[in-house]
Amino acid sequence: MATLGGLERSVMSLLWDGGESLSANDVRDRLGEDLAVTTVLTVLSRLERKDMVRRERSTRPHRYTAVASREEHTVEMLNEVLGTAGDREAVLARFIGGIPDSEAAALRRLLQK
Amino acid sequence: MATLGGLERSVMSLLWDGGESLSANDVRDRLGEDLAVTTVLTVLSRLERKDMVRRERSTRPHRYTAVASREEHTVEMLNEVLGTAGDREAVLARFIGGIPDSEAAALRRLLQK
DNA sequence: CACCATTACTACAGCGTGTAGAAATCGACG
DNA sequence: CGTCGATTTCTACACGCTGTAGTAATGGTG
Repeated sequence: MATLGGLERSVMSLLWDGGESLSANDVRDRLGEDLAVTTVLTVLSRLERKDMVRRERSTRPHRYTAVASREEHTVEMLNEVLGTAGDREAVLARFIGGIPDSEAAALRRLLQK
Repeated sequence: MATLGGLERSVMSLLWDGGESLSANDVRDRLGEDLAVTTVLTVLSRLERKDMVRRERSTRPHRYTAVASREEHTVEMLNEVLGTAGDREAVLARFIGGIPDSEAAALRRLLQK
């Protein structure tokens, strides 16, 4: 269900890559785009509502962190997509048919264990 | 790119499951929801614009077919999601860590060959 | 308590989707 | 060939989501 808009996605990227918690001002500064802080705050609130972001309210500039890592989130998306799949195995078969050999090898390794 | 709304998705489901081409009236009849044909036509046109549906214009009730099978489409979605992943292999690792054993086995088989 | 930084609330435009009426079109039948 | 009914196109509008920000409230610090 978590369809993000462009700005929302940019903000999530910062939180994911930055590693740690950021204030609204931090976020605004790191986005190159010269936005009002209120804009960033709005976006952060919406991301909080979508459970993508957790907010530390006890500090004065509130600090925001991503609820899940980028990889965790991506896996969630994958599962969401697969949930609509009908025949999961058919999809996976087709999927691995199209991935580069290096990744196929990596998968084989991961599955062997 | 292909984010579908609820009705759009229902229509695609019909086209996918029905197997063959349907007219707008066919679609309207199969949706339980008592919609105007024009509504269905609008949705079909939008799906055509999104390249989800092909339309046979030469017959009088135009006939509509899904451009890709449900599985093909799902694979496209998967790749789209993976495209935003950052570290694809990390995501895949996490992903296969969470799938049921039966599917893991199936994957192993598929990768072996 | 007053002031500045921060946050909350409110607003609005633009776009996608669901929904459908009115107008145009097309083929068949007389 | 003209008419009529079915089909398609065009136009419209409401609603929700996103980007964007102003204004009002709030909270700590001197």
